[in-house]
Amino acid sequence: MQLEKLVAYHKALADPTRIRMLILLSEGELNGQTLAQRLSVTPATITHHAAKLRAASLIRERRDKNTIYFSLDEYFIRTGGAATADTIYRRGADSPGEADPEVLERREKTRASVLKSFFAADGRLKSIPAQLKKKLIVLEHMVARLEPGRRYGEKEVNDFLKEFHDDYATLRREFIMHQYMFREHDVYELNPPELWERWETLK
Amino acid sequence: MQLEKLVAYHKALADPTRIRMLILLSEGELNGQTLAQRLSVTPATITHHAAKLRAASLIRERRDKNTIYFSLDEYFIRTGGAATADTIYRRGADSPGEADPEVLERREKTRASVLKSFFAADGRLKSIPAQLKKKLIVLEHMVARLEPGRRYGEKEVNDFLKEFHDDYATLRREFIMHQYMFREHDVYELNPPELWERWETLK
DNA sequence: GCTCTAATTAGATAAGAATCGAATCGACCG
DNA sequence: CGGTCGATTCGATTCTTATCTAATTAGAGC
Repeated sequence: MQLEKLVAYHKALADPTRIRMLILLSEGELNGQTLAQRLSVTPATITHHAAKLRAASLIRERRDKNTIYFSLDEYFIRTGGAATADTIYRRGADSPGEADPEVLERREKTRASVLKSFFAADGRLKSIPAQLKKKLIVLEHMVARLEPGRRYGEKEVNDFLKEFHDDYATLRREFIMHQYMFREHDVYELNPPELWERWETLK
Repeated sequence: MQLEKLVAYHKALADPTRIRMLILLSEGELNGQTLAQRLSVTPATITHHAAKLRAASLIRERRDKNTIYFSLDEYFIRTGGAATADTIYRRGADSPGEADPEVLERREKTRASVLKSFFAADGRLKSIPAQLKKKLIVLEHMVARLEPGRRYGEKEVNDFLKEFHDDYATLRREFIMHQYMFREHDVYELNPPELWERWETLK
């Protein structure tokens, strides 16, 4: 259910230690011991918090020999929905004038031109973009036609997608993979925008 | 401190009852008794949650005789930073095609034209817009030049604002009032974008 | 002033969550 | 193999928080 996801997400960010952990990680990956030291807690506590952050897909882990390095999840970094990520990210790696209106304007132009080149006049998708950024623009354009909160059967989703492109199976997979929708017992539903992958906010 | 605000904000949204409360309120104002009944909790519980939501500036209250009507805080509804608001709002009052690229494009055009008409070629502000929407665009444009996380003295803030307009005192007050910055012992700091007042996401 | 209704406060309970120390696991290295 | 180091698990402790019931406050209307 959506409610639980939303709550779980906010719970993950509702603890000062975890937020500080994310802030530290925004400057680069760190292992457990280092995190423990920097945050003045024991390694056990780090494990505890890492589990919660992992459950909310906020961090990733990489193992090198005996050491586990934590880093921000790339989705999380890119997610425009969660302004938190933005805040944290900006505080770490200083981005000079990210919210600049010119940047926004340029961004919007890109968006328009991508839509224009991938969609035909009749609204159908000419092809599925290979490049991630472009693909996300295209997916988000389509997902905007779906109703938040409504539950869709598999056939409904397929029919909806067929209007855009014959390869509806690929599109459906992309929707799930990039977190625009989720499936539960063959019922599909939109995710809250917080979970959408957005390339635009950060770079 | 920023950290605490961020945590408090997420804590407020980290409870299913509170989220459901917000969803109910997105359809219109309700009094305590009604909320209690709809959520199957006692009025005392509603009071408890209302206090938390109020502390996070997520709801407002209006008193009519003996009855207190709760409603979503208009800032909250408009806040682009909190995609949550967006989610909740959309689920309640169905807005047809809000994320439509055309809407975004039009929005960006508005923004550009407001900036063009209120800022002179030398970058100074010609006048402070009276209309809320325009004022927010202008404020956000200026605030983008400040560094997140950095602490500014009062004089620093004044000097910064003087570059835009002689009436720096008004500008400073607007910054605080619209939650772009906060002050603590004469030290000013940027708020996380979540708290910024944004008109753009919803209408 | 009395009574009704809505909201709040206070106090109690119970569930949840953060943290620690100690024990354990797992992989590396000499 | 045995030691070491980093991470995890476990159990105990303490703090927080959601919820209730019962008592109290605050108005409104009679």
